[in-house]
Amino acid sequence: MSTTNELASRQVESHGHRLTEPRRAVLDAIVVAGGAFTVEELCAAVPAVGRATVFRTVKLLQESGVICRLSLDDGSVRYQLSHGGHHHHLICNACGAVDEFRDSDLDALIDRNARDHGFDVSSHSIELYGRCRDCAATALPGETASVVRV
Amino acid sequence: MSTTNELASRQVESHGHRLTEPRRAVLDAIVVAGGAFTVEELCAAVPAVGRATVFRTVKLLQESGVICRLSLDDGSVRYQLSHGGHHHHLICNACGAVDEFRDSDLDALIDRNARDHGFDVSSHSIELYGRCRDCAATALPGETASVVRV
DNA sequence: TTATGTGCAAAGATTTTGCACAAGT
DNA sequence: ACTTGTGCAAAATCTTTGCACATAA
Repeated sequence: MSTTNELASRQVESHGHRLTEPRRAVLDAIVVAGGAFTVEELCAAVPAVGRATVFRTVKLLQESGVICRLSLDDGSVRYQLSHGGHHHHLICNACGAVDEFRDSDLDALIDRNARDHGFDVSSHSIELYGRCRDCAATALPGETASVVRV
Repeated sequence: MSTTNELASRQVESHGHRLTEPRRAVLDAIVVAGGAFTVEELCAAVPAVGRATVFRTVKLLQESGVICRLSLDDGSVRYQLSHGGHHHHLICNACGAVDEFRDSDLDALIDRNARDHGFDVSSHSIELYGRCRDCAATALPGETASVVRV
């Protein structure tokens, strides 16, 4: 935890922001959360820090690349500690767990599609929704992993 | 326009929903909008229809697959007429235009990644952000299309 | 006729802002 | 010191809900 925290702290400072007490507290709460969280949950976890500051800190951390925004299946928004650079998400609809993955072939294919459309891509986001390994294991025997496109 | 509208209407009815006057009005406004829109814009376009009904209709159309939700780069939400089945989006940050594309290789690669992680995918969403063909053409000569990952 | 849908206004939920005060460097 | 950040409470958004009335099939 302290390692993650130090990394994040440095990242905040390198973006020209002060490392204040409230920000440390929010950062700690995020690390403790251990997974995806809402601003609401953060506020509850750090009651000493004002609501507005939590929102401001979340935005700041997002811009510093410390956390990333998750768009859930149902349209709700959550955030999560970013475990590195460019990546995509595997979001479990059952337990809420969020895993990351990266695949340069996938990224290359994305770029090709963009090029084919004369589109100048600056970024992209990919989110997979379904059930994580653990939740899939809990599935009934007959329930084969089927792919239903939306 | 009438064609699009009839298709959508049928789609609404096939989902067991009545085709009411307010719903027709909202549908018309969506077709007239011609691109991505917000609920707010719809409300303004169809002042005769109550705000709540516009929200309810948008949700209904979304569930019927008539329109799809777009998560913009900045986190804001827009909707757009869906031009068919499974597809992905090319969202222009400059003019707001939204194009669609589909690529089965891409989808296959997505599925492979999921499998590699023991993840049971039920759906996925891919959004590319950048500049559309037209806006890219407006770019300054020196500005080569560079790919900056987020 | 009768299940569905609608409008309105109020309630919720979520996020931002203004401003006086506090704190980091 | 002096810039940057914070707390609070109010405001601005955005979305949903309760309920009496209207309407499509």
